[in-house]
Amino acid sequence: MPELPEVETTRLGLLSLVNQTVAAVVVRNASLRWPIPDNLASLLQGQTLRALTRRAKYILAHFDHGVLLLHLGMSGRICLLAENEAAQKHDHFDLVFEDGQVLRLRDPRRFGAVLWAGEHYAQHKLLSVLGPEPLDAAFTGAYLQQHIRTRTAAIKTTIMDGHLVVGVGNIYASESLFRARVNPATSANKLSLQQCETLVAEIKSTLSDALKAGGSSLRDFFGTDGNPGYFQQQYFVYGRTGEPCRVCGKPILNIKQGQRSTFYCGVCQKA
DNA sequence: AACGAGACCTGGCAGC
DNA sequence: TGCTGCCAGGTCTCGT
Repeated sequence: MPELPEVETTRLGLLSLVNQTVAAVVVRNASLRWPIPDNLASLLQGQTLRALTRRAKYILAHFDHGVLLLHLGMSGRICLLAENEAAQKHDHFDLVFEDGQVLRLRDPRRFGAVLWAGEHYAQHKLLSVLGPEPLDAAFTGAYLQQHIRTRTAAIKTTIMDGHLVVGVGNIYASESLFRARVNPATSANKLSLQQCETLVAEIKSTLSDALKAGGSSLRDFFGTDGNPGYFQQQYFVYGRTGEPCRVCGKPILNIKQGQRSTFYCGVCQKA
């Protein structure tokens, strides 16, 4: 769900809300990663949604007088309902619009967030520290090498650091490193410029392939539930422990890095 | 400055 | 059937 492509898919699925005006705000459980602000209803009522953008894994809802940040955490989903329906157990937050549409946040683990960032949202402490978007032209091999020069940690955990580059989650870190034939345990500062260029290219291609796949699962996404995701079928290594490498046939390995699972091929990813 | 561990939560599943 | 332990797509915060 909330990998970068899913967040972008979610954003695209919400575009019918643009130019709609907030009629009501419903907070059933304010205890997300940070509390949903008490005064959100009074802030948002009567404001019109002017645009929906994305930065890293945040969805930015631009209203007349500022920006609402939405984050899905590990388990969050946003459903767009044609009209108000009975809330289920983990439906914590609704934005009800005057035309009857309802944006509903469902998040069992409550690692997500709903925050008011105001008009100067770019200075918000969660946004101001973020690295470049992975698909931006600013994210190059030279940029990567320059910024990992002093990093001795493993390249896998390093590319998941949002201060360096955003949007590379646990799945795409493993997948991109496989495609680039870089071993996830290699110290970041040991990568050559050539390797940095290859890795950046593979991060970009992995994410854009997944974005295309996310787009194609748009319909499922707002369906009942259990959307298996389409890009999953293209995984080279993620979740494939013990299964044969799609390139060399040797079993995929699974190690822990920074308390997260990493999947890789010990033959294809020697460097 | 950078690293690693801990923290925040619930649900699903394997194994006993 | 029920219990226990482990795992899960994120990322901030803190101690070293």
